[in-house]
Amino acid sequence: MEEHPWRDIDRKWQQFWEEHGTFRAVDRSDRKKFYALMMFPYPSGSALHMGHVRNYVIGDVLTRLRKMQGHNVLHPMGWDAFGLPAENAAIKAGVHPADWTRKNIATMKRQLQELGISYDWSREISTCDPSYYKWTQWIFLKMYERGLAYRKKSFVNWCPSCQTTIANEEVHEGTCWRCHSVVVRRDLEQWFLKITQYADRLLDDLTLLDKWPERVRTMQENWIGRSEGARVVFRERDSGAEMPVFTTRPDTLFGVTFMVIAPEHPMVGELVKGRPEEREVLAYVEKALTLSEIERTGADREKTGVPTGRFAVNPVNGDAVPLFVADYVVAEYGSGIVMGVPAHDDRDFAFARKQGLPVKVVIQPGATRLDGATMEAAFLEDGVQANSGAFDGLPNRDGKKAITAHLEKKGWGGPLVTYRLRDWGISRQRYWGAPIPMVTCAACGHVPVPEADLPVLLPRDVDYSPGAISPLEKSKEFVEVACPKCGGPARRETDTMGTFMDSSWYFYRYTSPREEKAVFNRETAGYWMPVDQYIGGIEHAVMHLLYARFFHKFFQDLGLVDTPEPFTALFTQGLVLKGGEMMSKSTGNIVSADGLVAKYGCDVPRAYVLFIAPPDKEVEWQDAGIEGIARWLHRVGGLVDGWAPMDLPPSDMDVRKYPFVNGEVVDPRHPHAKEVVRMTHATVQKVTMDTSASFHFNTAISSLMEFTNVLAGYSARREALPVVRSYQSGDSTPDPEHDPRVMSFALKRLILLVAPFAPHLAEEWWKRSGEKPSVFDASWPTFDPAAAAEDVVEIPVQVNGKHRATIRAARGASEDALKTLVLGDEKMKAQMAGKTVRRWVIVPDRLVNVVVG
RNA sequence: GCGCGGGUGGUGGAAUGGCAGACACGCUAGGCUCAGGACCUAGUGGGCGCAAGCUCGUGGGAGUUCAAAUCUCCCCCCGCGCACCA
Repeated sequence: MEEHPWRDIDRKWQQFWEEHGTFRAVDRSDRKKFYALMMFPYPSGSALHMGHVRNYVIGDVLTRLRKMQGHNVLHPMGWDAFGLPAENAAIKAGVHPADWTRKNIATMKRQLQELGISYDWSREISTCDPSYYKWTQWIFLKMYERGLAYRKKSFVNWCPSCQTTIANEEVHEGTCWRCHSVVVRRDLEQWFLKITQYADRLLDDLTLLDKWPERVRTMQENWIGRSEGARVVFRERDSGAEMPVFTTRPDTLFGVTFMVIAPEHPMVGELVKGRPEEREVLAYVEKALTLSEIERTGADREKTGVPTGRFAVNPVNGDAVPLFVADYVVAEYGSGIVMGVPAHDDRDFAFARKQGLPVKVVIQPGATRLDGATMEAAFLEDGVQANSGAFDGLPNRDGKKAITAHLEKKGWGGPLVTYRLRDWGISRQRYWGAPIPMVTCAACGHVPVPEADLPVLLPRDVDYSPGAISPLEKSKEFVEVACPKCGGPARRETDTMGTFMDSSWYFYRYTSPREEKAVFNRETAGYWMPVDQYIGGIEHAVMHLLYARFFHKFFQDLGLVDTPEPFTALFTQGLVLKGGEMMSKSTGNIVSADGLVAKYGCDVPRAYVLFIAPPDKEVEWQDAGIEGIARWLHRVGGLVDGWAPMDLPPSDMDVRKYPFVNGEVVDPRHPHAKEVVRMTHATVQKVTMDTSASFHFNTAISSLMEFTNVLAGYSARREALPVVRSYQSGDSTPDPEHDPRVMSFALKRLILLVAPFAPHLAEEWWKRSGEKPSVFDASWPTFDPAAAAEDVVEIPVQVNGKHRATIRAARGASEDALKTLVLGDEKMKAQMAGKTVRRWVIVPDRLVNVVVG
């Protein structure tokens, strides 16, 4: 395909910006800082599609806008370069993951540069670079030092396709978030980070994030899942073993008719050992363990379970109730043991009916009396305590407090807060990641690698095919090491860290990307952080965004940062769909950027993707509308060329009030010139509002189109009428309808307003208009709201709420004046003939409604 | 099941209590042109009408209001998230 001539303009200015360091951020400046951050991509090497373009262009618009508004902007880019796709591609194509990744980074960088995105490339970072992951390892060591990194054997999520364990946050509806395979459970020893220790802070500080979408905050809140309740210690009847439970309903404690323990619970084996129930229980446990997350969870699923033959004693009333093993109890939540109160819990009710267990009502509603034998559903609402010993008659909300207090007093339990959030499993049994900097010594146990020995380099020559053991395990040179503590023979940890470790702190590294002595430079980080505007996909609502907040709070505890939160404002952009599906390389349904860029130049597809819909909304791609943007930009180009060079007057001349003097119209003969000036102010106002106060880029572009149409109309007059451009010829009383000062004023502002959306063209037009590049060093235009307002307004007139006429009135006309105008209007005379006016509703400058009877 | 977001012309969308459909695509007619998928002008929600105009109209139904796409209630549909967490 032949290239559009504008491609030369694209390249010319891309080169100019690079050579002049136009978008290079300065670490110290008198100007206000603005940190604009895009979630950095995984360098997959696929061609950029319009979905990508949309993401990166949002940040680009913001960067250019803020720069023009006088900010010192940091807009960096880097690569989330560790991870499975590299390894899988490498295995498939026989290329080393490092080489594959490096090549993809080069490709993607070139594509981003060809799009003219305003990154400060001098700060580029890559998480697979040893100079970066050295510090990821350092963070791990600091966490270990503070007891936040620990090893634990437990049932973890295993993705059979990725051949590794994954974190809870990476399991979406029972499947792996990356490959969508059904996740299974495996009993493994793994490294965990104690994110739960930060649960309250992560929850409480969500209230500080008022510039985040409510949706994301809610998702995090639900994920953390704080719930207040009580701990109640039951005892096994025969052995006296403690069986603590967590409940949010201590008020129903007297209604316990059975107990349930999770199949994975460590006590299970002990409880049934040598008993007649042993065989059946162990068979049940085994079966439960083979079930995937997806098979096991789901509220609709029928409750199964088997009796253990054991009994638990309720501390408050001495009742001994049967203990069951059932897979609806989650081992990792609470104590893994649940008290069964069928009368007041849906799940317990279903289980009790299935097992033929008694239902004991302990909360009675006011009017009717429930009967446990006949009730058809659990009673979940508030009521009055019954069958609850000394607590009978209390409203259950008070009962809750009273019973909890009673438990505490007796030493049988007390108040307890529990979280749904679990600790973060970070071990991955794969090659392409940062090695966990730990050593295991037969004598000393787990020993951290000394800071001075970092980074623990990922060896290059390793058989990285996945299998039963971690790839690094196969590298003798890597594994065998002297114990840092005793010097004896020891083994390195062979699991690598999940890539969310890498991405939890990259935004800090941008603030001092070449810092060698520390994880980041405190001073520059203090200047740039927190991120002023973070932009990325909603899919990270509870993965990356939660982890990054956790790391930030950890940095706060290390005294490295002062602020509580890393991202002041968050914007989640919508997907660009094709055929109702997300654009993706694997399914081949993509609209690649290259073709459109070659056909139109890069500003046209860039502006189009902003024009097509508000940026937070999902949008179905369609080629059709792009012509409209191309036409518009060509029209602007035509206007600029038609009036360039606009050397009179100088751009800084205050023509704001022209053609007004003291706010009055000097010469009523030139309504068009006046309208152009008014429209200029109005457009500056509209575009400023739509881009600075919100992300309404689509309506900003619309108003720029309208402005262009008005200017084209004004410009056409010059051609249509036989007039000399008198001002230029030295005439001191220029014909206001053809005054080049008016066009100069309007067009230069149009170019400035267009600049964030069509940066290459705007830069070219700025120069042609006689100004000095870069247009991004020029100031964003200001406006005067008074000059933007029309002085004659059209006011719709309604009769009983229906639009019947329109009157023209001076802006700010009084209610009486409007009344007079309405009564004098021919249409309204006809409408009101023979009717009685019951009421006037007058909204000055907006509307008149005459209520008649 | 629970939570959130959404449903407006042939299409993308605009309007968040005050003229529904800005802006753009597409389409129709005319102009210009050797020609054009280029450019210019006009028109373009449905129905009735030569027209002026009338009337209906923002998923469906009810309500509040002088006035509702917008607020309230009920229902339907689509998308996303969470889902046995005691």
